Amino acid sequence: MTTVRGARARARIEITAAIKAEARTQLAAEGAAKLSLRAVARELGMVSSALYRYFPSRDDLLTALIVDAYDAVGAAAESAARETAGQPSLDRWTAVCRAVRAWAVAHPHEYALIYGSPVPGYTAPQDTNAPAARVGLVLVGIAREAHEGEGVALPPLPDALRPEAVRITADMAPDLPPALVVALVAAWSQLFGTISFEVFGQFHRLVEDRDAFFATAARRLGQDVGLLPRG
Amino acid sequence: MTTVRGARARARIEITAAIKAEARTQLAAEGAAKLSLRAVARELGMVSSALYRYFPSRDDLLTALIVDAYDAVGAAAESAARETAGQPSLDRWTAVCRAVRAWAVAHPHEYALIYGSPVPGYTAPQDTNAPAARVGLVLVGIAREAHEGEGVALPPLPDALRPEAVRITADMAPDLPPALVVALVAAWSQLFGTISFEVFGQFHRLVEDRDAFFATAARRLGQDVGLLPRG
DNA sequence: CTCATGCAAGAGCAGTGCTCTCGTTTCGGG
DNA sequence: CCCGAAACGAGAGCACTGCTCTTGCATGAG
Repeated sequence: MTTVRGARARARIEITAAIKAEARTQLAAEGAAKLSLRAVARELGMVSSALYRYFPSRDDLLTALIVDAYDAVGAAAESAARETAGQPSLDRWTAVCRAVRAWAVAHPHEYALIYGSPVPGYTAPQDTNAPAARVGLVLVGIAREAHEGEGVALPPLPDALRPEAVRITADMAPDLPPALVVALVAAWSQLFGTISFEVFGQFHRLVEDRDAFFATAARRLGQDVGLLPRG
Repeated sequence: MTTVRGARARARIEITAAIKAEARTQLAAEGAAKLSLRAVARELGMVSSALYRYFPSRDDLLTALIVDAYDAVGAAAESAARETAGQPSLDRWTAVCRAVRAWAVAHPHEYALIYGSPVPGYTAPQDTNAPAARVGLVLVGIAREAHEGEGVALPPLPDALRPEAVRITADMAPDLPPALVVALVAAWSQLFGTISFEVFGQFHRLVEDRDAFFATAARRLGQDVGLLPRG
């Protein structure tokens, strides 16, 4: 526990927060590639070298933004799960998917930062691992609830995939059947495929009513996992 | 048709090709963000300003690489479709998916260029539209063959999505049922979700046997479209 | 053969990430 | 309370980047 020892320490966390805030502003406005340390410092009325007292490099600043972005989308997913407690699992699943998509559409550059191409020569520090897992954990939770309650329609698991499925299951959710866990991981990645295509412009001039399109796509993904309609 | 009028014109297309080749080398080595016009020129033994005679800007060079990447992955998909002609549609579907994934894994930075986060302030020129559609067209072709031959198990189409589905179908494949086309677009985006998660490192320490995992994921996507197993 | 055009070279501008030094301010242990 | 250590802001500077402009040379078309 690092307590705030004095005015200096307080100033440090305030300035750190201000730097992140300004960086996030520039990120939202121009994207990660155009995020400039010097511009952030300029906007904050300090000189660029002073900023290195708070973030050792531009990549470290970006990493901080990545962690925050993972936390934000994770919080959105958890909030959607909380608000739909008690509803049928398939409805909860689609609600969480829609919450993630809504966050992505509202924060395209932050979304690109975490689910787009890795920016700085692909160095994913350990700090990002836990926040990155939050959305996945929410989906696992919904599947678990369905499995323990209404039941799930387990998709077939090919023999070639069984060893891998057992391994993933042991790592991730030992209380769930491997077939379910594998379907979950696949649906998880596929969910972000549809969101990425929308955010990155691949649906341009092809899909117009994206709310409706995404809603049925997400629901179908939930059924792929084994969640039952008309719970 | 611009014929090669002389030694000068020939030199021009040769140098243009050399620039693209060197740029692709740097792209594969370091990624799009680190691709430097000056470094390309340096490696080619010319001065940086000379390079602007061939590409008006760095973005134009990137656009050329994007078009080439779309063409390469499209060619891989078409080749897989050609080699599996006559086989059951679901097998052809998975073969095409695996070909696309294999290309992506072999060329991660080029993949990131076209299916990762779009570069800042960059709006895809018209030149990229046609090449970008090639993979999709291959998948449409397989679905069409199944629809006209073995038949497809049409997924249900919610009323809320029907107008949009009809619109997309008119634009894309007027001879196919809207429910099939919508499922196709969804599966198309979801396919690239799984590939992106693998290429961008989201499966790190989670999925190990990626061949097996992807094979069943791709097959399940094919079934979502309505392709029938044991054709 | 002549002359407009294509081209390479170089200098230069504005911007970047990052390092180093140099005074100054703050804080904590003796 | 006080003094040394640590943290800090400012500035200069390095090695880059994309891009523009001018200059002089070689090529190829009329």
